[in-house]
This record gives sequence, structure tokens and C-alpha cells, in this order.
Amino acid sequence: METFQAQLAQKLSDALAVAELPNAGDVTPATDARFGDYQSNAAMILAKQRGENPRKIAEKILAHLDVDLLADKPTVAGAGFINFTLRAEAIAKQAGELLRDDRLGVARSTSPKKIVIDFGSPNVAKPMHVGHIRSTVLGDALARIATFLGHDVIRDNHIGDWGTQFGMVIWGWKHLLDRQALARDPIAELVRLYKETNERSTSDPAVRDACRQELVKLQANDPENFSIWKECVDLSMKEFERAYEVLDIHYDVQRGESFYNDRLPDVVERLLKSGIAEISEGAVCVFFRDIPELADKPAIIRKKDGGFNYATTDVATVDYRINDLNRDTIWIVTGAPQLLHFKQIFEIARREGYDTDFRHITNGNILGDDRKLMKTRSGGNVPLRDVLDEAIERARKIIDEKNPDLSDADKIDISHKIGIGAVKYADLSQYRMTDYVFSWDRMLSLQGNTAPYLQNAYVRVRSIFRKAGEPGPKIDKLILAEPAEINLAKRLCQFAEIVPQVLNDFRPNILATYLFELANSFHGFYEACPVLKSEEPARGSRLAICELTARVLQTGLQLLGIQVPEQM
RNA sequence: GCGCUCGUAGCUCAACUGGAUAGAGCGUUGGCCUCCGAAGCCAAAGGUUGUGGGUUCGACCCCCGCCGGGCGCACCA
Repeated sequence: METFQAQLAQKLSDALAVAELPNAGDVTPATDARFGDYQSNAAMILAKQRGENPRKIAEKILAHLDVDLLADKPTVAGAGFINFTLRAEAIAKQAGELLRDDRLGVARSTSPKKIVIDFGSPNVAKPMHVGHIRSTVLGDALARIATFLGHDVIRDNHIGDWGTQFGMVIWGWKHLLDRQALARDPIAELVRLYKETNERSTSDPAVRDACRQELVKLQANDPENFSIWKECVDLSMKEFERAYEVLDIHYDVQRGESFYNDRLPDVVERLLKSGIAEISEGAVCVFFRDIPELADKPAIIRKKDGGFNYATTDVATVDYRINDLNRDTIWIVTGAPQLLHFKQIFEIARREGYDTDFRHITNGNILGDDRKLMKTRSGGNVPLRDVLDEAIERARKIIDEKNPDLSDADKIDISHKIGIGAVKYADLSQYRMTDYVFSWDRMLSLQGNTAPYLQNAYVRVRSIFRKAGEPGPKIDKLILAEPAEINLAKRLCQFAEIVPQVLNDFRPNILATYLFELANSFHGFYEACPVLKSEEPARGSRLAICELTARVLQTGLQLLGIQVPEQM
């Protein structure tokens, strides 16, 4: 089953062939409803190539364009656009088929990839904070969508569990640890150890040296230090798991930086041997002299003290993903500050001969009311846990007010879905690169492009079925008469066109915008077209449209990692 | 200094990779509940897309120059 867009593109392509014109341009949704439903710029592109009159070419194409029963006779408009207006019968037929399709018309990719998506990447011994929301939620949504489109996806959490900070954490553990505090709030205690040790080491060279020694011992697999390190990692992971549970985010593998530790010497040796790396100022570096923007920015893969750093780890990580995980595509989702770093890493991989499809997917920041990075009143990072708890609390308050008669169990479930959904959606509904201002009132509003608004549209549909006493529609043959129901059905057919587009430039906000418009269309339908009170066959047809709306809303939100309540 | 990125209605954000008269929500103003959930819908007002040039049938989008914000530029991750 093909989308209208694909079908019309095929018709256009056929017409161009018959008219002996080269294939050009495309069919896209109309920019404005008054132009119909779809438009093509083929004639204007051909006109430019051939130096001819675009409207004349459009007429010529039209003479051979047979859209069959899909649309009314196409028209030429403006500078040479070809406009298509779908026929209600065609929309009814297509929507009917969607009802029978558990993929809602979304085609599987014709070239499935083996993708590893690296997202999340929290650091051990540090609390997760608001900043983690974006890359985590974005990566999760991309993973869900890629999977739905038929790609083979591995979700990898690249935990920051190795590095120089452990020298201080271990020293602090040995000298300053408060066991009771650790039991109460492990991460807070680890942070305290790190902070206090850090302060001491800056003022006391002896402490600084001692920390360095602890790190060396850890890297030499000293049993005591290793077990302290292990305990820190385990405590942190437990904390992370709790957040992922609340967020409904799950990983296939969680390979921390430590996992690659044994491989680092080989990486450096190999790169030196192949001449990709060289020694400069005592460090082992890779230079990119032929790439202007990297020309004076070498990647250091072994420090002059002999230690490895994160560039070394990331080269090893790339190897592992390609060779051990057998991936041909690597997506890394992180904040923008790491752009330069991954440019270097990808370039090193290319020099090693890998033709893997590397994508570094970056995102903007979450800002406070002052338009600066969101911070607590005291200036620290806002803990993720606090944000999630508050989201659920605020949702609960709204529910208590709007629908006090629900059972407590229902309220708990619903406030979780609404609160967490609101936080996720606020992020995903925006273009991933823009910095956005965090606002509880906006994200939890029932009006506008928000999760609660979409969830409410879903709940209204479900409510119709509850009232009807029927679980679903009895028919799947639609009869479309009212403009509002034609409009809604048309919208439903577009789901299959939208979902694949998200991966074009990794923009879940395209899907979010679509779902918002779908909910708008549904509400328009809801106002204009009585369902239960209408006569057959309109009643059955409208129930079927409702069913399809619910499924598209639910599936679409699910692809964004957002759950829907049955009532709210 | 160099590189990347962003600048769109009073506010918060879109604009499907160059398409037609730049769209939403909030806020403001005015309408709609004897009718499936008003947690909703309809309508109005609101713009020199930071700025100055250029490319072309057509530019928020591409190119060049400024202005302003953010981030990054050799051993922290």
C-alpha cells in the first residue's frame, strides 16, 4: 500500500516519460489548502533546465498525466505548479486500507541498516541533570522510529565510567567516606567526595599526588581500588536505571568507557604503525593537515605521560561497533560541544578504511527564564530526578482539579503519563538544534502543541467508544461527506508520509507537528460531525475514523516515547 | 583570531532542505455548551524573517559583508 504522495509521484513520472521529458521535481503536500492537496514543481525545474516557458511545459505534462480515480483533473497554477486535489472516494478507500494495516501504511525501509545509536551517556559518580533529557529523549525517539521503519537497531549507553576523576573519588572514598550518607543518597555522597577531594587537592600538592597515585593503581588493576571503583559504578547504574524506568527508556547494551580500556594500547600502536598517527611534543597525535577546518587541530590519542584519553576510547569504540557489533551505521547523539571531537574521530575511522555511515546528531540547550543554561537558584545543575518528580506532581495537581472522581490508582498512572509525556514532548516538539526555554506552564498546558493536548484528543476518542459500549468499529468502509471528516481522513493518510521523513535530518519535531495538526483536525471533526448520534451508515464510518485516529495518535506518540492514558 | 551554531508576531516556537499571500500556541479582543469530555471549537488583531548586498521565474532557506547570543579550538571527558 503506497502513500498518495508516492502514487502521485509515480503518475507524474509516467507522464514525463510519455511526454519525453526527463524525470524532474517531486510531489509534495500543498503549501496551502486552496491549492489542493499535493503540488509538483516539475514543470518549473524543467523550464529552467531547458530555457522554456514553465506553464507551457506544465500544460504538456498535464496532457499526458492520468491520475485515474485518485484526484480531480490536475491544474496548472502560479508560476507553473501542477496541483492535485484528492477525491473523497480515494481518501475513503485509502483510509479503509489503513484500518486493516497494523503499520498504518508506514512502509519498511527498502534499505534496512544495521545501526548503533549511542545516546544518554551519563557520567558515573555524577547525578543526571536536565541537560541529559535532550540527548536521551531524542536518541530514544530516533531508535523507536528507526526500529519501526525496519532498521536493525542497537541502543548503546556509552557510560562515562573511566577517567581521571576516579583518582579523586577513590582518595575521597578512602579518607572522607560517610557510610550512612552513602546509604541515604549514594550519588550525592559520591559528588561530595569528589568535590571535597578536588578542593583539597588544589590547595595541597600532597593530596593531588595521592589522587594521581590512586588513579595509577586503579589502572593497574589494584584489587582495592578496583572494588571501590566497581561499587561507585554499581551505585550510579542503579540510580540511572531508576531514571530510565521512569522515562520508559531501555538499552540493548551499556558499554562504559572502561570496557574499551584493554584495547587502547593496540589502538595507538595500530595508528602509529599505519602512519595515521605521529608523535608530536611527546604525545601521539593524528593531524588532519589536508582538512582546512581541522588543519591546526590534532587529535591526541596518547598523552605525553603515556595515558590515554577519550579520543583513544572513542576510536576503540568505533572499532568495536563496526567489527564486534557488526554495524554499518553509527549515530551518536550528544550536545553540540563535541562536534569537533567527533569530526576527528570519524575522520580517523575513514583513514583506517571504514566506509561506515557516521552521523553525529547534536542538540541545543535547555534554558532557564533568563535565557541562560537552566540552573538551580544556587547555580548548580538541575537534577533530572527533581524535574521528573515535579512533572508528575504538577500533573497530579491538574488531574485532582479537573477530574477528582478518578480512583487513586488511576490518578497515579495518569499523572505519570501526562507529566513525563509533557517533559519529553516539550523537547521533541522543537527543532533539536534550537536552545529552548523550559516552562512548566507551557509544557503542561492543555492548549497548544503539548503532550497533554494530544493525550486529551486520544482520551476523547476512547471516550466515544466507552459511551458506545463497543470496543471498536464494526466496519472498515468509509463514507466521507462532511469537509471535517474528509480533512481528518486525509490527515490520517499522511502519517505514512511523515514518519520516514523524521530520519532525513533526525527531526522528531516533524512528527510532533503532524500529530498536533492531526489532533486539531480531530477536534474539528468532533465539533462538526456527531458520531454516536448520527444515522447509519455515517455512524459506522465515523466510528471507523475515530478508531483510526486513536491508533495513529497512539502509535505516533509511542514513536516519540510517550504513553497515552485511557482517560484523564 | 579561526571554526560551528542560532537570530522569525509582545512571549514561546514552526516552516517538509529553493516554491505560491511566512504559519501555530500563549497573551489580547469577540463569539460557541437543553448536543459523543468546554481539558474543546470558531473568528479578529499582531511581520521590512537581526542588518546591507548578491544569485533567479521564485530566498527565512544558497553566496559575500557586517551586528548580536551560545559553543568549541593540544594532552579533562
